[in-house]
Amino acid sequence: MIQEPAVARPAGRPRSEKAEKAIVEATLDLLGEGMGVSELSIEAIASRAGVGKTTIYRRWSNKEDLVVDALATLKAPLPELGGTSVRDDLISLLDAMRRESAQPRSRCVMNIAMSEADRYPRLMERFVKRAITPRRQAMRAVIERGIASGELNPDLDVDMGMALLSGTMHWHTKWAPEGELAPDLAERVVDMVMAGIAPRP
Amino acid sequence: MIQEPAVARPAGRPRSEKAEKAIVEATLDLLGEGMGVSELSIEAIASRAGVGKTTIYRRWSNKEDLVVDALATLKAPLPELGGTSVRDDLISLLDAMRRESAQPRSRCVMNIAMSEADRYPRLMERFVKRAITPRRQAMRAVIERGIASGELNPDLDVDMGMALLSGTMHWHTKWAPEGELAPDLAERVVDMVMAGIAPRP
DNA sequence: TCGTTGCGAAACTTAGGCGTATCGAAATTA
DNA sequence: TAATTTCGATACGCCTAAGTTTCGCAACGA
Repeated sequence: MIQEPAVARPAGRPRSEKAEKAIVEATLDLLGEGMGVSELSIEAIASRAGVGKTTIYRRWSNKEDLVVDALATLKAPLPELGGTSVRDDLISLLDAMRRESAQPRSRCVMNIAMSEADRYPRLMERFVKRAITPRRQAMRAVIERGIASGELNPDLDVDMGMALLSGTMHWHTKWAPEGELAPDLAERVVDMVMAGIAPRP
Repeated sequence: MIQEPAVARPAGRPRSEKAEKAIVEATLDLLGEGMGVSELSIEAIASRAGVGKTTIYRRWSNKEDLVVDALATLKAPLPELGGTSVRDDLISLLDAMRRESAQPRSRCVMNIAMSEADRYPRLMERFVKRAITPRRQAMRAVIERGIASGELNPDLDVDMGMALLSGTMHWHTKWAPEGELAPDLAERVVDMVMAGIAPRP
């Protein structure tokens, strides 16, 4: 007796997984090279991936669907948090932002998310759910732990604290004067956000 | 004797200033409605402005030149700074950011500047010079005054302080949950940046 | 009045991308 | 082996927009 596969395979040549991956990779490559969603063309993707347009249209019905899937492919491996001190955990989170901003692919994807949200709401929604929300939750958890433990101000507005940390870090990734961010940037940001800019009496 | 005009006017019908303004206004309108630079079409601009394409091409040789000029048109009236306290001046600067972010036109222009910088470097360069640099200088001056007067930490890294203030404010304009920002947002940001999020002993 | 230039509208050429269809070859099941 | 499906390639019709040209009219100086 022959074991039936879990899903009966239809007759005919099976779809190539390799082609599928090549398509997604080509899409991310082109986006990572600074191409906006509207400049991105199916023909360019097919050419870059070395596949025919048919192979793309057989899987995705239009460009937006493809981009949505391609962005969803980007993994979001949050850094391991030591949990020893809130300061260390915040540094870990912010340093992950710094490292990601060094990769052109992540960089451009973030650009797209920030700028084309109005034009592609479905894309944005899915990207936020996949990439933004987990990071927000992690940071929120760390801050709340800090409040509970006394490492942070008990009256702290958590959302405002998150805005300070994320906003400052994002500001640097945007306006860094060409090239890499200082390796100790995350540490300096966290220390300054915690201490404030006013003199400590 | 007839007074010569400062610049000898060439023969023929003079160019219409009204048309020129209408073209720039139409460009800014369309950008303000969320249209990206690449979606923006000369035909749409001409139609919106009620002019022929010829009238546009007679003045600008391509789309990017037009957009550069249109963005340069946006005034940058920095707020008057009372100069009474550094805290008040910082609040004034950040509240100007908040008010500008409420105007769709400024909002979308900022979006473009943030996201399409790689694709249109000339545009970006001119926009930074016109709109970003003056604001940066103003904020830097206030912070340096605060350091000198003792209102801010004497060891403060000025650039880092600017990143905290601008980055946090920008973060709010980007991720505000739909609609307006709280009227007292600037005040709260300044106070929290000054005090820090760690408990004050 | 005449020559010159700008005006808006429209037609035109060129370029490129979309989404579909068709081809012969390849991969798979029955 | 026969039937079926996918493969990459290419051609097709359609559309949008760029940038140019032409047209008849308007506004100006001489």
